[in-house]
Amino acid sequence: MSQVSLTFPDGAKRAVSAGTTGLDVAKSISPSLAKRTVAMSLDGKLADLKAPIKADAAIKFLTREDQEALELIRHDAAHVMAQAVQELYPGTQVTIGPVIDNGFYYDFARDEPFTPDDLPKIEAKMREIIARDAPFSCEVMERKQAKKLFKEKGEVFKLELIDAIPEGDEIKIYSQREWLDLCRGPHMTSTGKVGKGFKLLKIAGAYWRGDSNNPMLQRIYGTAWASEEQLNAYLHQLEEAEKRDHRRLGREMDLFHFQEEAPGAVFWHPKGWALFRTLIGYMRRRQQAWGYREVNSPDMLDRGLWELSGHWEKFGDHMYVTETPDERIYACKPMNCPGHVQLFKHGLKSYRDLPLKIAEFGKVHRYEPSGALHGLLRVRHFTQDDAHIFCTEDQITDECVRLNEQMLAIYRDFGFDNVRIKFADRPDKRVGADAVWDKAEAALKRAVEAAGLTYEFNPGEGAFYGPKLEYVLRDAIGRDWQCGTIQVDLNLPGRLGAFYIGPDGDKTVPVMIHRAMFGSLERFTGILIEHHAGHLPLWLAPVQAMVATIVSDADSYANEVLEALKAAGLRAEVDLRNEKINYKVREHSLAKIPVMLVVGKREAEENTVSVRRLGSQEQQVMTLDAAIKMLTDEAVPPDRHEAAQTKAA
RNA sequence: GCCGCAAUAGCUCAGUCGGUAGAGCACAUCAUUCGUAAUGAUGGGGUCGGGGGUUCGAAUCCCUCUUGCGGCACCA
Repeated sequence: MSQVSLTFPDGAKRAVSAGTTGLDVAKSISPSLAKRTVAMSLDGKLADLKAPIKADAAIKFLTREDQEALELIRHDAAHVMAQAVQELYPGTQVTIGPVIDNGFYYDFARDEPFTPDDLPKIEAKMREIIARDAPFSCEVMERKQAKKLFKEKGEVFKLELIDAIPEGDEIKIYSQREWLDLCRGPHMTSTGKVGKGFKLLKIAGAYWRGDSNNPMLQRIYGTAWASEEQLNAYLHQLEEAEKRDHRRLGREMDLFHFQEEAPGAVFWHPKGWALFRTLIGYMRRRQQAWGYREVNSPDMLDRGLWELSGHWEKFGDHMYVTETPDERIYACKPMNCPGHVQLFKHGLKSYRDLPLKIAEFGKVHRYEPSGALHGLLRVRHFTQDDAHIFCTEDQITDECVRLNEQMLAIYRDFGFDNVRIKFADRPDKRVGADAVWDKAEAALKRAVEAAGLTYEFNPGEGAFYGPKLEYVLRDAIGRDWQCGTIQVDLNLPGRLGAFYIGPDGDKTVPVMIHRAMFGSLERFTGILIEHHAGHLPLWLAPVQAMVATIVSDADSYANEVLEALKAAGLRAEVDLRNEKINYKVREHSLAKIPVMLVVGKREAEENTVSVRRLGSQEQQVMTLDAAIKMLTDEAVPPDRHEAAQTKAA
């Protein structure tokens, strides 16, 4: 029999005959190792401990405490849950049950809906199955036999899954004693290894195979960890995440609200709008420095223009359309591009005008599906920091490289250092010839490569008129948010009849680069709130300082302090209410105001303020002048800061 | 849009079996002038999301619409 060579993590090598199982190898080393081991990895790939080893490999035995075993714990938990559901609710069909971040889910087909009350029952049954400690075993089956098996069980979804397995691939059935499932594996040695660190979290609907034309299944989500401590830590983390939910903070900080009459539309309160305006002001200065000219285009345009651009056909159902006495049909702009093309077309343009950059804080209107709405993160009426660069094909690379640098610089200014980039190419539904797409994709790819970026590929996710780069920000608690995009468009300018006069006197269709950095300002505001958990840096905070009195004798001094702060350009308010200082501190802390300047008799006499920072109990008494200097320095927006440094140098 | 859940005072929530609505905070008034996360008293505040139905009687049961929440699908 042929031999295979195994390399252990410590570098030791050992030859065993081909077909030996991991379990045999572990046993031959020590029975206690065999007992502890729940699975193995071969060349970094997880495998069943009882799987025969067929080739040379680096082998590692895994205990359930190993980081790599976590996905096995979760996958096994999914199987245990499926068995529990089928034991409790006969007639329920199983479909798929994969591992996801922090847990697992399983999709079931059952006429009667699961209710939240069912979750504890299912959990109890899972604990029972785990206590049975049934060994997992794997059997490779003939396709016919496997289909017969599931057909007899009435599992029609599984039949479809078997049909989807490519010819030549093994069809594996895993069983945990009486219960079995079609599964790629691997699994741990027995159900007991799942342990106690799991919990079922929620019930949700999900389409079979992720397609909305298919029937809807019932999905049960769970989380699973190696220990109960880890589970509790995760549940605690979920609670903490809930505390930074921008919808909750928006109320607590008095930033905005929503109401029934305007679903998906924001009512910005003065403080929220101050934050919004700070973002616009910042971006406006940046764009000016980068050579954009700011414009404003109509909110409603004749339907014909949207037909010409292709938006009507693709997104007509998601557009707000008017009814007017003149019987023409206008649509609220769902994007700014066609308007910007009109601006480009107005007056003859020369190749000498290129690249021509126009920017707009344009409010767009999209009838998003009702189920998609989510606080500020997904609304129907939002403001884009939209800009279009009209240029020649030769200029695409340079422009995109520059845009990329600007994009990353902006995210850094807001505290996002972890930014990933995705390259999205042609979607199925699109306009334009393939040759044009080839050119656009190649140009954008050249730009990414020229910028030296690492990026992921996001196939088929481009816009209907061109490929795009998507910028994904990772926030303070590890969640990802897609914000900016750069899109290379060789289609719309031609469709909308834009041209410039080239050096040879010919009319030439320009390239249009679409770009947004915040993306949606509403959404970006929401992300900022969550990223900072409401503790916004001073330059962004809507109210930067609250002057609070201890006694009414300090009122007039407090007003002087307020005026001095305002004169220095700080956003400040004063709290003269007849309340205890404890009460005021508590209230303004809950409202996440970054700085409190507390004044009593002593401060009034000495011309000082007692500075208290949000989240700290320390008090720093300093002269009013020193406090103003400190705060104004700190409140300088990053771009101004940069400008001041450049000037000094 | 689809599946499920929910909607009671500005906020957070209680309300049993169907018998006519309650708390804390907030707000107003009064007292209190206080040194860094809730001072006390008094008072006002409700079409129980909208509409329809069952019933002698509906916050409560049924239907329907709206909005929100958790997912799925969608995202120019």
